[in-house]
Amino acid sequence: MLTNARLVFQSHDHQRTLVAALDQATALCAERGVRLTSARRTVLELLWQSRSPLGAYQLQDQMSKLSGKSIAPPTVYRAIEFLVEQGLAHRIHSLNAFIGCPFPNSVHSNVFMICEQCNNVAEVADAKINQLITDRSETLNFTLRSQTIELFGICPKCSNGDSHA
Amino acid sequence: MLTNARLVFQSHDHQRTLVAALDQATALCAERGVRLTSARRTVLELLWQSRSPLGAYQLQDQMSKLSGKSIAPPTVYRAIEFLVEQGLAHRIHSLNAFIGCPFPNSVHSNVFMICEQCNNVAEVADAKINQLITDRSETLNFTLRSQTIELFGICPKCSNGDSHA
DNA sequence: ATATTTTTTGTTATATTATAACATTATTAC
DNA sequence: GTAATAATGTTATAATATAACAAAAAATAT
Repeated sequence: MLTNARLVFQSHDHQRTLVAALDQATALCAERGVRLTSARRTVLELLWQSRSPLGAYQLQDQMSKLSGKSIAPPTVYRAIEFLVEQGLAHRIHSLNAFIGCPFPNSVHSNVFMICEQCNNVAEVADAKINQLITDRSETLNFTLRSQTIELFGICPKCSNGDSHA
Repeated sequence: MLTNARLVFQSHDHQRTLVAALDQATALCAERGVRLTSARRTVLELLWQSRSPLGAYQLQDQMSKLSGKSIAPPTVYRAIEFLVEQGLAHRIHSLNAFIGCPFPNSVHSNVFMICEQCNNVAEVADAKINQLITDRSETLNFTLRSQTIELFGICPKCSNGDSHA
C-alpha cells in the first residue's frame, strides 16, 4: 500500500515536500515533452502549499494576489486541466476541489481519505483495492476505465484532539 | 455481492422496477415516520423512470412539464436532499446527478458503475470492498464515516455493440 | 533568421449547479 | 380550533465551469 497518509495527517516539513513535488513534476513533464508553463507551475505550487484541497476560485484569488493582476477563471481551469491530465493533480469531485498528486509516477487506486474536520486529504494507492475492483468489474462484464474513491471521516491527527494543527 | 448491474445493464420491465421502488420507498418512509410528499415522490419517480442519472435542472424541467407550472430550483434540491438523507437516492458526484437507490434498506458500499457510453449506472454493494476499505482506514487510523466509489467504463450491453438500447 | 504552424494565454460573456433568505401554506400535536 | 412544526413557494444570488474568439508566445520548418 502506497500512501502519503502519515505524511499528510502529521506534521512534516512542508517546504521540502513542495520542492520535491515540483522537481518531480518538472522531470516528468520534460520526459513527456509537455510544457510546465508558468501558470501551470504556479497552480501546482499553490496546490502543494495548501494542506487541504483548493477550489478553482481559491486558486484564482491566490494567483491574482501573487501576480498583482486579475486572473480569469479559464486560466485557472486550463492549468488544472493540464495538471490532472498529466496525473500531477487530482480532482476531488465531492468537494469540487483539487490537490497535488503525491505519487504521479505510479499506477494508483485514486483512493482519497478526506478529513471532515481539518480538510486534509491523503491519497492511498492500494493494489488489493484495485484488484478487488477489477475483479468485480470483470464479474459483471463491466470494462473498467477509471475510478474515483472518496472516503470521508476523521484523520488520526483530529482524532487525537490535535485538530488545530 | 448485491448489485442491480444485470438489471440495469440489460433490458427489463422498467415499469415494474419503478413501481417496486416506489412501494418500498412508501413503506420505508412510513416506518420511519417521515413524509414522502408529492414533490419528493415525483422526484423519486422521475429518477426511477430514467435509465441514467438526472441532474437537478433536468428534474426541474420534467417536474415543470408534469405539473404545468414552473418549479424553482430549491423545490428540486429539497426533494433530492430528503431522498438522499433517507437513502432512497444517491448523488453521483462526478456527474452532478442523482439516481434512485436500488436497495435502500441494505448497508452498502456506494459503488457505482457508470457506463460512459449509455450513461446507465449500476450500484454494487459488496461486503469485501467494504471490508477492505474499513481495514485500510483502520491501518491508517482514519475513522471512516462515509464513502463514494465511482467506476467509469463500458457496460456489458454497450460492449456488445448494443449501445442504442 | 524568418515565416509558418502550433500551443498557450488573455478576455469577455455566459452556462450550469447550488443555496440563502424570507413569505406562505400544509400538516401535526395539543 | 389553535399553536407549533414541517414543507413549499418565491426571489435573488452565490459558486462552479465553459464557450468563443483574439492575442501572444513557443516550436518547427525552411
